[in-house]
Parts: sequence; structure tokens; C-alpha cells
Amino acid sequence: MPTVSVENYLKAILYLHEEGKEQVSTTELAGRVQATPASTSAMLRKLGERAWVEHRPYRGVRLTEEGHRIAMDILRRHRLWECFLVDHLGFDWDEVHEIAEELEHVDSRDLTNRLDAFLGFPKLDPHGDAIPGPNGRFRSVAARTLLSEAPKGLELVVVGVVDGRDSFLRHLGVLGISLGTRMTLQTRHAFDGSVEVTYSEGGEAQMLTPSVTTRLWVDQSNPEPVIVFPDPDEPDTPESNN
Amino acid sequence: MPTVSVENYLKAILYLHEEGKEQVSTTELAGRVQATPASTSAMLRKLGERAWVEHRPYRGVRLTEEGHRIAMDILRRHRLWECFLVDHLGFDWDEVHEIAEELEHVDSRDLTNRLDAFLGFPKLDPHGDAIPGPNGRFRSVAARTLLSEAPKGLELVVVGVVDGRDSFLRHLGVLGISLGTRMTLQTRHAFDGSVEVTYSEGGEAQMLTPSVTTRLWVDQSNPEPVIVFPDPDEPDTPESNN
DNA sequence: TTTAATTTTTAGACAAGACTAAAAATTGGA
DNA sequence: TCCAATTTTTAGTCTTGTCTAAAAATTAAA
Repeated sequence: MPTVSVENYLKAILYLHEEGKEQVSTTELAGRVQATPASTSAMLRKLGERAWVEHRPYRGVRLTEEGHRIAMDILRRHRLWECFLVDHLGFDWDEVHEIAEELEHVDSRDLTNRLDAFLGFPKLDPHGDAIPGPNGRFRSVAARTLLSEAPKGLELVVVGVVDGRDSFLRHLGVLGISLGTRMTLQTRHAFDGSVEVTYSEGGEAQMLTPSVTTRLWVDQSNPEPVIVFPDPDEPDTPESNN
Repeated sequence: MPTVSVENYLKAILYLHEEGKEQVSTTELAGRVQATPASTSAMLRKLGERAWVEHRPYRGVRLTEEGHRIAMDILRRHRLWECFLVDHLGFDWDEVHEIAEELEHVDSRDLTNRLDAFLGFPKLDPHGDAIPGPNGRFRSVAARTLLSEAPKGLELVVVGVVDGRDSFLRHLGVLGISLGTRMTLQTRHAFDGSVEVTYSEGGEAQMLTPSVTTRLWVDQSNPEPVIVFPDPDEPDTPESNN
């Protein structure tokens, strides 16, 4: 069982991956977990020994399959607790992060799944971030959403435009966006409705204005297959779970 | 802020106090927290330095006022979470202890009080143990309960008998029970409805049969005064708390 | 009251996870 | 390419909480 500290490192690496970083540097990770690079370096050696990360010294780390699974589970617990705190205890969405940081480390498969059922198998947390299902993958969201209304943190694929005028399509060309472009929504600025996205093929994060985001249809990039058969670990289509 | 380990020691001492032990011995405490007497001895020195216990070497410990306050707060969180797990997540009452042991260490005054409100300010947890209020004292229970239906863990006082036959009163005399006797219910045996109590004036724990417990009226020994005035820390009589 | 058994504390080690300071590797600029 | 700046790792220390083994204090028994 990973300790609280180990869980925090794995979670931080996952966040950085989701922001588009394939390889995570020691210093950047250190910043995220509020530790010195020296401490982080020591931890990475340990995580590597336990095969939760792949660490090439001086080169950076990435999560292994197993490490990713563990980190997704922490993210799942974090976001489910945020839902609980906001929807049932009446917290504001901006007050819950710290408390969820503690609750996420309570380790009980049964607890997590029951909480999930209690909450009605939510797909998004109060910040609009996608909640991983019990299988460690994100849940399907409704097909074809406006980018302006898409959740953060999910890989999205551009599936259409609302308005086919040449000027708009030319603008998309300049931005490097076309049908099939894969991107992840990173930040939504409440002030003016602009968003920042990263492209799956790499490159800088890019800012998109509301005039763009309200005219782009997107879908979840890798929708989880709908499992009709009973799968004890996957109550995504619950029959009667409490 | 106490660490998880410190919280566990304080809680264990509180439990032992509630079982009637005025002074808690190092070895007994060690047994409760699953540590060696040596480790426990070291911890007691530290707890003493922080003034959470009064520790006279070779003589035993007891909680200070401050230590008691902290321990009651842990107990409060533990028992509130147990209510949540049973009432809302559908756990059985015998499955929740371990999970609550983890949840109880999540330290947020706001979380605890909101959870309390969400649960409807319960007075007893699923095992029938009294839940401390936000002020660190147990909440009043209904005046005059049959001992057979009284909660565990509260000091009770005998206030009457259901049946005044001489033979019953003589039997009470033999047991050392009379009007005004103070006792705490320690264990309830589901098998035959018998209970074990300890007397506040000391002495051995005593087993009482259902024929006794169903004929004895008890009340909470030190009912918390009803506070009519608003007290920010005491929503026992909530006005509108979420 | 003196000794034997028990309980408690001290001494010394260890693991996890953090730190600072210094050494080593990598990167970037001239 | 070669040196300087930056990044990363290593070395050594600290704290918390645990352990075992041994010493000290207390209690019980003869």
C-alpha cells in the first residue's frame, strides 16, 4: 500500500502528464509536491524501485501502467469527495480542495465505490474535471459537446464546426485545428470565457477565445466501450447498487 | 496539530478512561494501540511534554483537560463517520469501524460540523455509543430510559424501578444498586440481552441480566445544560445550519 | 524484609521522508 | 567546442515513530 506521501507524488505526476508533459522533470515535480528537488530525487528512486514510475536519471519520469492506475484511483477518490462536499455538505466549490486532499488518502475500495453510487455515478466534479471510473479510465461524456462546455482534463477530439464560413475555417487553420485534432482543455478563465488547451501531438498550450470555443463541436477522444456484461468493478451502468 | 499516531494514543486513553480506568497503565495502553510498551513509554513522555496527558513515570497516565478535549473530538469524528457509512452508504454496522478509524483523522472543524448537520445531529452512533457534540461533551439523551435501551458509554444514574416487588428490590440490594447509583454501560451482548456495567464509585465490571435491565429506569448522569443562548460552537438545538 | 516476578523506562537501531550543502551531469551560449 | 549556468543527484543530518534488548523501578510472595 502506498503511503500518503507516495500517493501525493504519483498524483502530482499524473496532473503533469494531463497537462501535456510526457516526461516530468524533478524540479517541476518538486514544485508541485512542495518539496525540494533533493527530496524529490530520493522519492523518484524509490518509486522507480517499486515500478510505479520509469525514471531515467537526469532525464525525467513518467508513470508506468501500474503507477497510472494507482494515481487515477487517487484522482477518483479526490473528485468523488469533492462532489460529496459540495452537493451534500453545502461547501462552495472553491473550498473543497484541501479537505478532499485529505479524504482522498482513505483507502477502501468498498468505500469509494459506495460513495460513487451514493453520488449517482457523477462524470464531472464541481470544477468540471472528469472523474475516473472504478476501472481507472475516465467515463464517457455525452457525445458532441461545444468546446465551451466541455470538461477539463479529458482528451477531446474535434468532430465538427457550428458555422462553416470560410473566415472561421481559415482561422482554425491558422490555429492548427482541423477535424480530428486531439486536445485537452486545461484551464477555463471565468472572466471572459476563454480557455487554454494543449494539443495531443505536443507543442505549447494555446489560448482559445469564446468565439472559437462556442463554434467547435468536440467529443471524448477515447470513449470507454459500453460494457453490457456485468463487470463487478464497473457500475457505470448500475443495476441496483445500494 | 496532533499527528495520526498521537491521535490514536489519545483516543485509546479516552476509551480506557470511559471503561472506568482512572489511571491508564503503559502496558494496557500499548495493547490498545498495538505497539510495544517501550514505544508507548516514549510516546507518553512526548504527550506529557505537550500537556495532553499527565504522566507520572511508573504510575500511569490520565488525560489533561486539553487532551480530553482533543480525544473527544476524535471520538466525535469517528462516530459521525460511522453514522454516515451506515445510514447513507449502506454499510452494515459491523463493517464500519476500520474505515471510520481512517476518516476520523481528517482534520477540519468545518467538515465535522457540516457532516453533523447533514446527519441530523445524531446522539448515538450505529453501535449505540454516544456521540460528543462540537463542545466536546456528550449530548443529552431522553430523560428516563430503560437500562436495557440506554446507550453505551454515557454515565447513567438510576432514577427508578418499573416493578417495586420486594424480591426485585432485595436483588438490587445484593447487586449494590439503589436509587442514585451511577454506572456506565460497557457492553451489550446481543445473544441474550445481558449487559455489563461499571460503577462510577469503582469496583469490578458487573453483568446484569435482562430481567434487571428491563426493570430499571436510568437517566443521563450529567445532562448538559440546555443552552438557550446562541453558542457558535453548539448547534445541538440548530436554528438553520446549512 | 528480602527476593523473585512483573512492569516500566532507557539505550541504541532502523525506516520513512524531509532538509541543506556539495558534487556531478546536462544544457546553452560564445 | 568549451565554459558557465542550470538541473539533478549524492552525502550527511534531522524528526517521528517504531522496534529489541537491557536496566531500573515497583509489586508480590515467601
